[in-house]
Amino acid sequence: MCAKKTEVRPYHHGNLKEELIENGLRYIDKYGVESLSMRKLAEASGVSSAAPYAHFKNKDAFLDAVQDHITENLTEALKTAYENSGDREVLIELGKSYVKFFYENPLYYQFIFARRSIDINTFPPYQFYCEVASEALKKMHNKRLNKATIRKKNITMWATVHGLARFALMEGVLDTDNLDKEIEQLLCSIEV
Amino acid sequence: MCAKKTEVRPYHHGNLKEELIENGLRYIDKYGVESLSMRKLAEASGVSSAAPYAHFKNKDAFLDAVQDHITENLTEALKTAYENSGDREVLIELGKSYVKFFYENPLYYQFIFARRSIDINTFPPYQFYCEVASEALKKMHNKRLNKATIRKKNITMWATVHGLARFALMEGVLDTDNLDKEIEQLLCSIEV
DNA sequence: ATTTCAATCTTGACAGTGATTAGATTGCGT
DNA sequence: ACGCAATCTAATCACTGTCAAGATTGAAAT
Repeated sequence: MCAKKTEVRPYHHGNLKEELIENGLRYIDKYGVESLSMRKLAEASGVSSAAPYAHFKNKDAFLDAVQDHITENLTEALKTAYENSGDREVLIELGKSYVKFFYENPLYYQFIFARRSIDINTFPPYQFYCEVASEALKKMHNKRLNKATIRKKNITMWATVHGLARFALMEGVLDTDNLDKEIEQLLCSIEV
Repeated sequence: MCAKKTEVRPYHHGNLKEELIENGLRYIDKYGVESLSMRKLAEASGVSSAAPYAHFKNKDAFLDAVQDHITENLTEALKTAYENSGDREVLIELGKSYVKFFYENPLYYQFIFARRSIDINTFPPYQFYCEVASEALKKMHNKRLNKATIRKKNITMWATVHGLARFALMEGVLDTDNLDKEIEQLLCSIEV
């Protein structure tokens, strides 16, 4: 794992915190979180096993940092999908983007949603989705929807998308060769 | 954890395998799987730390056994919901049952779906759901649905239910005081 | 009733883990 | 140039999964 034994590192690493997080991301993406250890990450950065604890209170805090990076990337992907959605159904584009993100990094999904229950109210991807969805719904129905209805539609839509993401990770459920079309068709059947 | 230190246990426990699984279930339900250790379970049964390995190849195999018990209980709950559904929408009743099962045992959800990706084709709850759903759909549409359509509806419905189950575990998303009605309303909006 | 055997359990060990402590090193602001 | 605070190392602790060697036992076979 990028062990640079030849070149002698100075006493202070200089960029340890960020390197740990990046290596952590890579490790989780490859092998999953269950076999990740602080010691291995420290060694990979050519640093003693206690060094990471100068930057993170404990393993859990470190994993929080890694998780933050992942959710940032996901939010980024959703925003890109939003901007590129053009005149197509924006909610479906967001859904496709969400599913694809985890299909391409299945172990991220396991990692994020296996940890302590997420507080959805401060979960950026969901916040962003709700903003977009609420707007789209109002436009679509000429602003004749009350808040309760919007809330319900948002919840249902997001629940479906999230469930489809899980299905995308399983073998033999979705047609992953044509994931885009598949998600599109499946989401259309529940569209508002 | 039911430590009976007073009474001296005979050399052979007599029921170790089952007791380990039961205690494992209770432990996961209370504290989650991450802090479960084979040694603690062994001690709880008043047995040496290596004893469990006479019954399970390793910790993972043990957790497989625990997981099997949970999925059995879930399938049981779904079947009960099916039988008691009467003339109500059977799919909605199954959905409610699924969500409630995990709402009442949130750590089971974390445990089951955080482990290695489930093979859905041999996942009894999903199999049972698909049987019931396919029947219901055929009845509802006078057998004028082709297989592809049924497949898509099953997937979407199940994905939504699964996603709602996750939401039920989070605070402040669903109205958990009236979970039954909430799920009913949410599922109705996507019904076939 | 005795023998035998496979299942079960104990003891003791190993390597790997998260985490803490005390002390070494060093960059940086004053 | 000095000194402090951030960062690192070395050493250690309790705990974990797991294994090998041997002890104990119930039950089947003789």
